Amino acid sequence: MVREVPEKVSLDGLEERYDERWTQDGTFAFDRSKTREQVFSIDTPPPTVSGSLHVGHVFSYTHTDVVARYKRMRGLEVFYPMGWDDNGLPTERRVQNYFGVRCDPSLPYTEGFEPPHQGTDGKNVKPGDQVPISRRNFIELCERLTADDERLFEELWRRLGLSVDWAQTYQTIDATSRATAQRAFLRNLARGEAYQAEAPGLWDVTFQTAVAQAELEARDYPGFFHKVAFHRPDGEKVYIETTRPELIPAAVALIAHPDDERYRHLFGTTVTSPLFGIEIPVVAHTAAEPDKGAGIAMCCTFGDLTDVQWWRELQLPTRSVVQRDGRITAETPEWLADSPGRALFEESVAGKTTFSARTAIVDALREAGDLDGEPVSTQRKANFYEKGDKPLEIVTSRQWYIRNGGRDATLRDELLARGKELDFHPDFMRVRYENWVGGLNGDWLISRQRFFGVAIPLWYPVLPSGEVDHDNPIAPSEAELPVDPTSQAPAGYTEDQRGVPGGFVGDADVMDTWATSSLTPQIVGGWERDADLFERVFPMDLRPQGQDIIRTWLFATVVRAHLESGVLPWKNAAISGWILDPDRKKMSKSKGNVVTPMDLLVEHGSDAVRYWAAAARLGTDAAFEVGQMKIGRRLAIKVLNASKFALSFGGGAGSVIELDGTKVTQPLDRAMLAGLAAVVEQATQALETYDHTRALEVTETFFWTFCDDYLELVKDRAYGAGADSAEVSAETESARTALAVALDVMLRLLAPFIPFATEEVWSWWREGSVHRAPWPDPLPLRAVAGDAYAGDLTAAGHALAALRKVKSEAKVSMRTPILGAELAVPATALPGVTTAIEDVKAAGRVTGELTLAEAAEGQGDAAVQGGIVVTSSELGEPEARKKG
RNA sequence: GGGCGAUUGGCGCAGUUGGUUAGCGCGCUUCGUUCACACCGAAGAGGUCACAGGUUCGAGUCCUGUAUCGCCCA
Repeated sequence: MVREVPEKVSLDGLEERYDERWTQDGTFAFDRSKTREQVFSIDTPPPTVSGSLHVGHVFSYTHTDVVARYKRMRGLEVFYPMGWDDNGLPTERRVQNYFGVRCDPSLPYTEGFEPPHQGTDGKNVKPGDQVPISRRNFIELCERLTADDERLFEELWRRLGLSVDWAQTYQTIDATSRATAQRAFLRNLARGEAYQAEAPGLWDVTFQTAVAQAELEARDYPGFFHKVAFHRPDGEKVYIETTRPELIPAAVALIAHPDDERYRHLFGTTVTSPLFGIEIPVVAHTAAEPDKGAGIAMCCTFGDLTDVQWWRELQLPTRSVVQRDGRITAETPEWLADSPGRALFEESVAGKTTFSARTAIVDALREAGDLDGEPVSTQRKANFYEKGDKPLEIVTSRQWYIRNGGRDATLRDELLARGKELDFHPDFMRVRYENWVGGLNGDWLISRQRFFGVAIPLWYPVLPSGEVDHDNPIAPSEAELPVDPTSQAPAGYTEDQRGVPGGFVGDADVMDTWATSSLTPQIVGGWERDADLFERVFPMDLRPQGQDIIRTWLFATVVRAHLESGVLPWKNAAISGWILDPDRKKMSKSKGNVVTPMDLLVEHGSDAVRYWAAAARLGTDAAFEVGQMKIGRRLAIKVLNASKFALSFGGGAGSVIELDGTKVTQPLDRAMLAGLAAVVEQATQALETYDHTRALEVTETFFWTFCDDYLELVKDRAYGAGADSAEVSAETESARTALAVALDVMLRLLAPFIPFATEEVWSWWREGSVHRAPWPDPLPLRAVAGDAYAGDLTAAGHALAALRKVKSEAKVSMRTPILGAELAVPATALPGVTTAIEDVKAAGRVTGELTLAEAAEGQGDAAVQGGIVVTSSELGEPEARKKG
């Protein structure tokens, strides 16, 4: 039954209208009565709320939504939640500036705290003016602030048409997430997978926190090679080249490659350091690079990660001089007590930044004659925290770690096996996982010396001596979670015992944000909170994400699920590519080439933007192409117009359309449906293998051919020339039914890609939402098509094109009648053109005879109208223009 | 330095296990049109598939090497 076909169709306003309707009807609400086999669960990436969404988000989230809508139409109950990542540094900074506060975990919680500011117009509040507050208060303010961001984000996602169940949302800092992260940590601890160690680690002096391997970024950093002499007992000089001469007081060995002939005679001997006269051994290690610098290196504690490796493997002593603030220690180290360089150290080095210390030491070296030549500038690679702008130092501290295979071959092999078990889309993305896991050089450091985040849920006893007993941490019971050890006392203690002998201290650190977000499947799935839900959705079906966080988010999630449940967290990982600007550069804020997504959706329409996104394959970088969006918009409008047309033949609103295949009797109509059946098969197969691009392409191509050829061919027959609505011929009925059947199928095929236009058309004549309609089945189409050959429609289309060409070349209107014509048709196309001859004549406005002959060998060009050639034709008078 | 991906008409992309004259869209040229669609329709021009070798009856497709670009890891 056709209810309503608008006089003038439009895409405008569809986004708001259908978002509202879908919400009202609960179209995407998750039905938790379904069993695991009936559910398709998606572990959505939670966007960082303190950042802003950009075009890349729109791009990749569309890929996921296409899958969600497809799976839903396949009859699966889709579990598609949305999360907000508000845990971590970006939010911490925003809260500081917005409210004018600063987190001090040593402070107690203040009930009903009101911050000094409510937004500071983007101006930073000076650290001195920030009001220090407890971590719990700080987290509360974060939750207050991010609520606004979440509203904006949700608005954008709704406009884009993400078929998320908005009743299922989470925040990575909410109580559930905190409890989940802490529970998982306590389980790791109980099983021995989490441990603490006092060890040298990468340290960001700006943020004052330890940094994990996964957060590193190697960047070029300018420096100078200094050629510095160490001294053998006989006075011979051994030159090394270093970019960090300020670490000479921390030197513990000189190291060369065991095969290096130049230094072989030195192994086993000692040298003394310049200026400080500390005696150190010369030893061999394969990590020394003979062709780098002098080929012999100074090992200090610690200049870089190779130093750490040497120190560990060669059991070298520890002589650290760099402190957590990035300055050289102010106290004179004991090994320099009797050093000739003691005065130099105390006067010019102690307490200085590494930069000033370097200047002082270089001057002294030059004066002492131990600097050969002048420093030579160089670009070296240095490790940076991805959010920092100073090279990382290596300092020794007590930190918590979770085992991830970085120091344990058995676990590494298990995790590599998990990688093989996971279906990556595209498959080659697996190597990124394998390279990363294979290249790990330590366990996962999860302690962060930050304030805003999920607390490490532990306390430590304070011994009668006043020392903290880190070896016997006090853990909360799982029922108490989430806890904040800096503002809550452990069971059996009271708050006044904090920090006093016989009492306790809380661990002041928080966990790495990945330690929480690696648990998103558990957080959304109700792990240990809602067992009924958990067993219906976990392990999940799909993790969509970007290629840049395979080493972090994807890997960490695999680690957690493996350790906790002994399973892979999901079956499939769909990896989206980057968005590049038209100059093939990665779009980024700093380059100023970012387009605001909301503006984009408003300007082009959501279906258009989705089309652009869906036209790019997974794992492939895509250009930001406005042209591509215009094509999408054109498709969406065409869907509206063609649908309106196809539904108009029966008489428009109020007419009844039966999707009764037995009424499709004409060969051309059945040929069209045969072609459509093949399209359904191809699109289905493509979507099953996460190839949404191909599904879109085959569907779109068919749709345009449908409009340009089929619709034109059957137009007259569908109108039912001459017959009134009461007596409709079988031929007319066949065309009308075929049009409706095809429309019904094509709308469903296109629904995942352009959900708004398809839903609009669906509303004109079908019941419910197209997004809950079953995915098309090729079998009934095949049954209707019978033995019809899809190529017959192609052949008829080519014949029509040949007739159009005559008019086009004569530069006359397409409505010009052809009084008579003769076509030479290749033998393969002859049956198709013959059966459809009446439709061809009508569409081509052939008023007289249209005779067909078999084309001779070599006649015609297959690339032009399928090889059909008009051998003779006579054009009539162009139809007179209607008088206006 | 190692790894992964890319290189096809001016631009953006397809090209499935090697099989005839390499497709699509945008743009371009010419023409048409108000009875689905000007956010339109029709017809047309435009490519030695980055380069060099090799395998094969046959290579855009497979192998080797080179170049350029992007990303990841040292």
